[in-house]
Amino acid sequence: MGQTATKRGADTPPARVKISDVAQALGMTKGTVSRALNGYPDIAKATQLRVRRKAEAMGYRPLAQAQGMRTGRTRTIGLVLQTDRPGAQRPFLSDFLAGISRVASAENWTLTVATSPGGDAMLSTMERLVHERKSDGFIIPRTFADDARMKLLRRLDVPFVLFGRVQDPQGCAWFDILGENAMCDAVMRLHNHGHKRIGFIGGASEYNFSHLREAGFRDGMAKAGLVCDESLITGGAMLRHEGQHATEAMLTSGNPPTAIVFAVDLAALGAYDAAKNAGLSIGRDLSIISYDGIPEGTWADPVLTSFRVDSLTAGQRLAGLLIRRVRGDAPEELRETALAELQVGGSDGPPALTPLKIAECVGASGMATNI
Amino acid sequence: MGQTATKRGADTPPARVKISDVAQALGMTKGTVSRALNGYPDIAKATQLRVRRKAEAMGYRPLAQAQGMRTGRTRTIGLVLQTDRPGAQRPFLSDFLAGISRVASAENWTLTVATSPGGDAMLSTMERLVHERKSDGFIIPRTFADDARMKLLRRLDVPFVLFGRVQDPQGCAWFDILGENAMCDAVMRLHNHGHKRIGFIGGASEYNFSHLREAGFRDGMAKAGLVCDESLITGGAMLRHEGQHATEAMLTSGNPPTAIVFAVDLAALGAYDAAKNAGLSIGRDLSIISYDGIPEGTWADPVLTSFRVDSLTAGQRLAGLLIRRVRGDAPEELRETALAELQVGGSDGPPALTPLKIAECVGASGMATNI
DNA sequence: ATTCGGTCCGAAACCGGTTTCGGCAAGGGA
DNA sequence: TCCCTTGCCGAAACCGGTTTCGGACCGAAT
Repeated sequence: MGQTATKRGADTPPARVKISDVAQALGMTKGTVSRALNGYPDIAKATQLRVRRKAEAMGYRPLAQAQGMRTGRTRTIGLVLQTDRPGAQRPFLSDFLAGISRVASAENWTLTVATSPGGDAMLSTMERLVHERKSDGFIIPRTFADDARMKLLRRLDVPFVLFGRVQDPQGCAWFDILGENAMCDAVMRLHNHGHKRIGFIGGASEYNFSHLREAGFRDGMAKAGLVCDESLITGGAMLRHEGQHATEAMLTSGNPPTAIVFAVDLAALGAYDAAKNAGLSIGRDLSIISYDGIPEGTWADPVLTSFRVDSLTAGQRLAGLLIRRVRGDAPEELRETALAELQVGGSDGPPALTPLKIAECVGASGMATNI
Repeated sequence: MGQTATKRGADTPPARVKISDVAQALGMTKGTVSRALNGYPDIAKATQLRVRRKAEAMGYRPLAQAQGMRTGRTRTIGLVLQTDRPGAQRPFLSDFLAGISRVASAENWTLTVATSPGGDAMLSTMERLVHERKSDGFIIPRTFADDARMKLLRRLDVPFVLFGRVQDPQGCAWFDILGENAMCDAVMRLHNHGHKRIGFIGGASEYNFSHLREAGFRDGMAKAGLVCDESLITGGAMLRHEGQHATEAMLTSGNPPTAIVFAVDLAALGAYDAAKNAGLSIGRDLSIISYDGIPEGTWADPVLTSFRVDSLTAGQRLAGLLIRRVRGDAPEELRETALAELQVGGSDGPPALTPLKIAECVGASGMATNI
């Protein structure tokens, strides 16, 4: 009875098996075992197989930090969350983390999370993580059109994957959901309902997705053969009250739309407040389609029609891409996209009123008019 | 000019300064520097100071993974999130992580996050993390009355801190918010409003907080000099529809309460649905006070009166406690609590109806009655 | 028979710290 | 004066892996 494990008292921790144990069991040196496991070409095929089997059988798992001493890498994904922007990834965070950590642990990687306010503080946080080797590469969520994090990592030559695209994509790997397609589909859907006068309320312009979604909206209008009234295209609405104000501005413009496409759910919920104040009913008098699929939308009355992003698979794909990136794949090969999925609610439908009627209604409600 | 740093091409990364560099600059060996920095008693006070200063000046920061080789610890907090329970820590997660990571980075620690479904999968995830030395200790969120994670870590002799208490607190460090006090205060507040018949809808019994909050409710009733009608005390409501059903059951019981205290906001929101179906107005016909302070409560109409837990400081305190625990402090010394803060909304007020009137109202609404 | 080039593996250095051990010098007591 | 502490630090082993270097062994060509 070869006592492979050291004596196990009542509840001694399982005594880690190290590479020298495997080597000894096979009658060779740890160097050879290491090279075999890492697929070096100067190890005979037969030996490699023998080593792999034995290591597997003995339950050998290399210690990431020990490997890291030599290699500099520890199989760790870094994620720095920005905490000073309210309502950012809040509702999806849990799913997102679950997605990342699922594929990470499948590949024997782990996830280290840090948080930071934006700006330079975030950059120095990231620098600290790479400097202390607590992260082999980063997932960058919520990309800005011109993203300082990306520039930093590019300069430091640290691998990264963007969640979202950027203006200058050179040397970048990314995963993104095609929000522009969703916006386009939203317009088509409203057009099929019979709407002709459709507005757009977009997100903050520093985010790259804002430009893409607006472009998608314009594309949809063109495809539907509708004209874009520039006064019905605004942006900068990320929060509920911002959405409300933007909606009110559009309603009191004298020639209001019968439907509005929102780039962000949170802003779309503000339209409910605006509609309530104006005495309009969402889904009949004013149609709304939005994007994100936050849970609050499901609880709104009527339920918000929205394009849902799947944060869990987003996390999974991003983690997979980053791991491949760290292993050396070219960034150009690591670009994936997915589509948002329409969740039909009750916030859109055929127009019950003409723009003129809506304007009257708004005026009657006592809401200040802009004419 | 002593070229301390290696030549820096256009953008060579800053070239980490290691302990041997410091030693060389001081004309001593790295062993001495190490002992000086770690406060060994066999180093002269003057030397220790000199070393500290030099290390600081040179910007030396030890590499956690290298230290870990010898010490087994890498200054890493582990956090495993359960993903199969919907609506668990969802809205607070971001703040919670921010709190943890804030004090972690202040102490030069980092946070590794993993996710897992519950049960054995979670336990083996945690075991893997300690086995691979990716975590020196854990923060255990959402404690169960009888918590398997706690038992595992206790057995493995791995440090941990509970967010919440447990039935058998032996050898446990924890931070918790006194939900029982909040429940008691809620009853007192309703009593001051003039309510006499008050119900309680609690959480799932596997969570430890459920028992505490129910006890707090009973305590409040006793302090207010009110009698507890056992038929008005139920539990198991963690989600919106569960809260709705529990509320409906109470309303159709024949002798309904004029106010209900909820242990969980999500469940309390279900009472809005139930009230709507029963033709009752929340805040007048039926008063509600709850606990958690989720953002959805703020958007409900009327705004939900709730005791808000501050997840950010919870995260901070937990991280602080865990670090002290890993450093060797006794668990009995590491027990802190805080109070939830009442956020007054419009969901509670003086009773407008008697229980009888409410019963009539419910009957008239066509809601199935239980008598 | 020698030389030569490949194949395959052992030996040892190395990564950046920590910790043990032992020795030198100063100080104190006999 | 000598010995024995005590204080302080250098030297080297050690943690668990990776990687470089060189040598043994083999078959084939000269």
